[in-house]
Amino acid sequence: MTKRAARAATLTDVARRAGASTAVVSYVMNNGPRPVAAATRERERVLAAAAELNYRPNRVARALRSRTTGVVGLVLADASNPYFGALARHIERALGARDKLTLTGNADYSADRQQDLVERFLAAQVDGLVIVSADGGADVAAEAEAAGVPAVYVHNRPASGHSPVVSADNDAAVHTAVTHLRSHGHDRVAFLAGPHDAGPVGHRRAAWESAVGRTDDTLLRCAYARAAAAALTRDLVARGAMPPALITATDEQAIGVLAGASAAGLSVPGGLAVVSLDGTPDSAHTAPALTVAEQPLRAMARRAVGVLLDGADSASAEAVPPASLIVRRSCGCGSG
Amino acid sequence: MTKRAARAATLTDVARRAGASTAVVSYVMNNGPRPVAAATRERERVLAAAAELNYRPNRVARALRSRTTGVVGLVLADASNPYFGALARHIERALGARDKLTLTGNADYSADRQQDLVERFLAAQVDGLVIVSADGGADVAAEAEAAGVPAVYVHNRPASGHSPVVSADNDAAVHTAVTHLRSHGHDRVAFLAGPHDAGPVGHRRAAWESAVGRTDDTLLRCAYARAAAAALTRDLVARGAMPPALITATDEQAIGVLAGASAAGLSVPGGLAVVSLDGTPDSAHTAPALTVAEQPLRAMARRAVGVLLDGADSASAEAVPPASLIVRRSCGCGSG
DNA sequence: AGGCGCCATGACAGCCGTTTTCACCGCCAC
DNA sequence: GTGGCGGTGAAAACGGCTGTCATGGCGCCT
Repeated sequence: MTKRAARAATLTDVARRAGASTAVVSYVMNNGPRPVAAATRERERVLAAAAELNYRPNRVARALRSRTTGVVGLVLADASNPYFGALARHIERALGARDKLTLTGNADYSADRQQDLVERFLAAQVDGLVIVSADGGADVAAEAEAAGVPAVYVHNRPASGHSPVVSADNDAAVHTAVTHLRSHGHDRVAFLAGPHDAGPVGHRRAAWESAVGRTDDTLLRCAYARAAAAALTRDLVARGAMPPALITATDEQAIGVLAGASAAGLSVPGGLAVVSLDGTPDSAHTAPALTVAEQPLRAMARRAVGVLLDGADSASAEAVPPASLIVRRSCGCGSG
Repeated sequence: MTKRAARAATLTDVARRAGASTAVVSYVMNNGPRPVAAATRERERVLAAAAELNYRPNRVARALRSRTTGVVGLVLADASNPYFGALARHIERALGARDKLTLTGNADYSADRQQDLVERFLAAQVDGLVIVSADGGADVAAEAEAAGVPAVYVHNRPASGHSPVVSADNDAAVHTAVTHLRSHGHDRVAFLAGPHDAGPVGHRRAAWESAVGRTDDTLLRCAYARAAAAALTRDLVARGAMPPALITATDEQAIGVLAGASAAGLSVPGGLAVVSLDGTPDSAHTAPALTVAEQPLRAMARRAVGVLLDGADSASAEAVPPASLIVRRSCGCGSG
C-alpha cells in the first residue's frame, strides 16, 4: 500500500524534502522562466523528491495565480444527437491537443439553459467558450467578451452579434448535392427544410433556392425528429405527392424519410432518390446507405479551436472547409 | 457599453463599495455559515453593490480555499457513439442537478488515453470521477482513491479492483428478450456477441447462455461496427445459415444486421426476428423499427451520481434498475 | 434600578498552493 | 576591485473562506 490519502503532497513538501526553495521546485516543474542547475534539478534533489512524494501540481492554485485555468467551456445543444456528439468529440480532441481541458454542458435546445451554462462556465474562469447551438438564442458571446473571455460559435450563428463563427460551407454542400442528383437525371430536386429558417438549416434552404429556383411544391418542411420526417413521408406517398428526388437538411430527417418510405412501400432509390447534408457516422449504415454531402467536422473543430485560442484572426475567422460528397446508394448510384 | 473588461470585480471590491468587510460579503453570497442582518444584506449594501459591479464569485479561488472544485471528471470511451453520447448527457444533467460541472474527455477506446485523462482530471482537482469505458482497462479508480477522489464506473466494470459499478441488469434484459422471442414461437434464439467476452457484452452473452443453454451454431460473434454486422449477415444469408430469431448485444450491431438483411433480400421480421439490448434513440427509427430491451440510461446516470457523491453506500452500490422491453416491429409484433 | 453575561453582528487576519518579482550571493573575467 | 551572471531564496500576490476576537445591545437576576 502506498501512504494513506492524508493529503496530497504540495510544492512546499517537495521543496522541504529536496532542501530547496519553492521557487526552484516551480522552475523545475515547468522548465521555469528561470534556469536551474542540472545538479539541483536531478541529482538527489527536486525531481527525485517529487517522484518519491508522487507530487502532482495543483492546477487550481496555479490557475488562481496565473489567471488562466487551461479549461474551455463547451456548450452543446444535445450530446445524444450523433451529429453534435461527433462534433463534441472532435472539439475535445482539438482542445486536448492544445493542452486544454473541456468543460461540457448540454443546453437541451433551451436558450435559458444555454445562458445558465455560460454563466456557470464564466464563474469557473474558463479560458474560452465554444458554443454549439441548434437554434440561435441570444448572443452569449457578448457576455463572455464583457468578462474578457473569447468565444466562438460552431455550426450555428447567433441570432445577433458579430462573434466569430465556424460553419461548413452550406452553399457548396447544397450545390454539390443538387448537381449530383441532376446527374441522375432529376431535373426537379425538392428540399426538406426545418420547421423554420433559423440557423444553418435556413442557410441550406436558401442555398437550395438559389441553386434550383424555388418552386413551392418542392419545398417541404418538418421538425428534425426522425419520427416527424417518417410521418411526413408516409403522408406524401399516400397522397401521391412525393417528389422523385429530395435533399434533406439533416441526416436525422433523411433517416426518418427512409423509415417512412420503407413503411409506405416506396423503394429508395428506385422511387425516391435521397441525399442528405450532414454525413454523420449513422448515415453510412442505413438501408439503403445514404449519399451525403459530408460536413468536415474534424476540420471545423480544429479551426474553431484555432480561432478561439489564437485570437480571431478575423480575416479567416469564417473561412470554411469544403464539404465532400460521399456517394452511397440512396441517390441511385451503384444500384443499377 | 458596459465598462471595459479591465478586470472582473472581486469580493474585495464589493466589500469596499458596500462599506463592509469581505467576511460579510462572503456570508451574504453563500447564505454564509454565519447570519447577516437583513439591513446590511439588502438596503443599499452588499446585494446592491454586488449587482452594480456585476460581481461573479471566482470559483477558482473558492476551490483553492475550500478544497472542493464542484467539478466532476467524465471519462468517456467515445462521445460520437450514440449510446455513450446519450449516457453522457444524462450524467451531465444528473451532475448539474447536484450543482456540479462536468469535465469531459474522450478516451477513444484506448486504455492509455483513459489513463492520461484520469491523470489530468486529478491534477485539476476534480471532486469525483465517472468512468464510462468500453473495454475494461486497468482500474483507474485505485489511483483516484489514492488521491482521495471517489470514482464510479458506469456501463462497464474494470478489469480488476473493487470500485463501485453501476450497470444495467443484463440478466434481466436478456431474459426479457429471450422470453419475448419465444412467445413468437421461436424455440431457438441465437445471440450476436462481441469479438471477445470482455465487458457488459460478455455478461450479456453469459446471461443468454444460461437462459437458453449454449448451442454452438447459435452463438455468433462480430465486431461492434455496423459494417461488420452487416457483412456477417449477408454472409450468413448467402450460406443459408441465418437463424430465424436473433438477439444482438448492441444496437449498433442490430442496425448493421438490418442493413445486411435488407441488402441480402431477407425480410425482417418475416424471415428474421431481431431484438437488441441497448435501446438508444436510434433504435426507434430503423426500418423496421427495432424491438429492444432498453437500458434505463437516465436511472443509471442518477444512481451513478448518487453513489459518487453520497459515498458508496456499498450495499446498494451495484443495485441495478430494471431494463424495459420496448416492443416495436423487428420482433414480429404488429406486422401481421 | 443596576450590573452581568450572552447573543447577534461584524471585522481581522491567516490560510489554501503556486507563480514570479526582487534581492542576494558567490564566482569568474576583466 | 568591480561588473556581470548563473543560481538561489524569501516573500508578495491571486481571491475567497472562516476561526478568532471585538463590540454593542438586550434580558435577566438580584
